[in-house]
Amino acid sequence: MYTNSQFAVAVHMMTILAGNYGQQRVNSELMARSVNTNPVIIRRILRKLVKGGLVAAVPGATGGSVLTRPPEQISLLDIYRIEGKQPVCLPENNPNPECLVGKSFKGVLCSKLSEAEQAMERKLAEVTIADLYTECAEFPLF
Amino acid sequence: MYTNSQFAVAVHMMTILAGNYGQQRVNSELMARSVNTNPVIIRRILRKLVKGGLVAAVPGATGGSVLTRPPEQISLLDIYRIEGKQPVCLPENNPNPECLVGKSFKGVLCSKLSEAEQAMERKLAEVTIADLYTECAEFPLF
DNA sequence: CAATTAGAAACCAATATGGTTACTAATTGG
DNA sequence: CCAATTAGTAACCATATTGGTTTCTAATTG
Repeated sequence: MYTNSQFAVAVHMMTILAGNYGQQRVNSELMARSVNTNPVIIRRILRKLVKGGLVAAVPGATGGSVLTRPPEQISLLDIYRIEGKQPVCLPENNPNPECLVGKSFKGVLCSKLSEAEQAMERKLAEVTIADLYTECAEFPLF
Repeated sequence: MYTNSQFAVAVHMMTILAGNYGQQRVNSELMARSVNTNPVIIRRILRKLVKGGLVAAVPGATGGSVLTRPPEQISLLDIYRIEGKQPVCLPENNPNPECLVGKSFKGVLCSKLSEAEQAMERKLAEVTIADLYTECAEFPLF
């Protein structure tokens, strides 16, 4: 229950919006039912997607959300940049500079880690939410 | 202060052990000074590294820790498998199966994410703690 | 004006993390 | 055997994050 699933929920929301692109607006209540959570949880994430420029949300009756551009032009990386967590963090305490390892460790590790993260991000950039929606619709399990 | 730096600390510890491989044992107090934290924090992580087979810890006077194999044969991935966090988690609540997206979403997203994670892990596998120690020693900042 | 919706604040429970203190058990050296 | 050292461990604390809920406001529609 406390496992930082915000990125996955954001992708789920975006996939639903992809399926409705060019059609009707989708409200937070409908997305909440699909994700199986509370509409407020959805709106919390929605806000960030709006601020990030991926979604436009319209309040009021007949309101709801739509993608700001075609789902073929939105990748998992776009969402990851908004809702993703860095897989690895450096400690807040600085290592001891009097130690041969400590004095340069942070910089050395950081460069290695960013290479690894970039490799992951390149993979995320290859997948669009149009792809995701298509696959979900093609293999609906039953 | 609460940023999940355990992987980074584990790598730091392993890099220190790499610098002492074949020489003396290293105790948790020394590693704590280099990382700039408490020896108990070090020992908590040490336990997992021991259980994971990367480190041997000897109690008692003159005790301390050593690597179980040469630092050239220990990669960041080996440490990541013990102390790393999954960069992305799926939500605990299952999506609504009555929704076209919800019913197959988890499986579809999961396969895309594991490709991305594998790309990151391949990069982590390329770096050994011998590399890290060498770089730290080569560029000690001052 | 009534209904609907996003936005938002306030609060809660569960969890994770870093930190600290204090103990036990094992090992070494005198 | 005894003292010193060290890993292993438990207990506890403060802080932060997360998912969840309730409740409100503001905007929009008809």
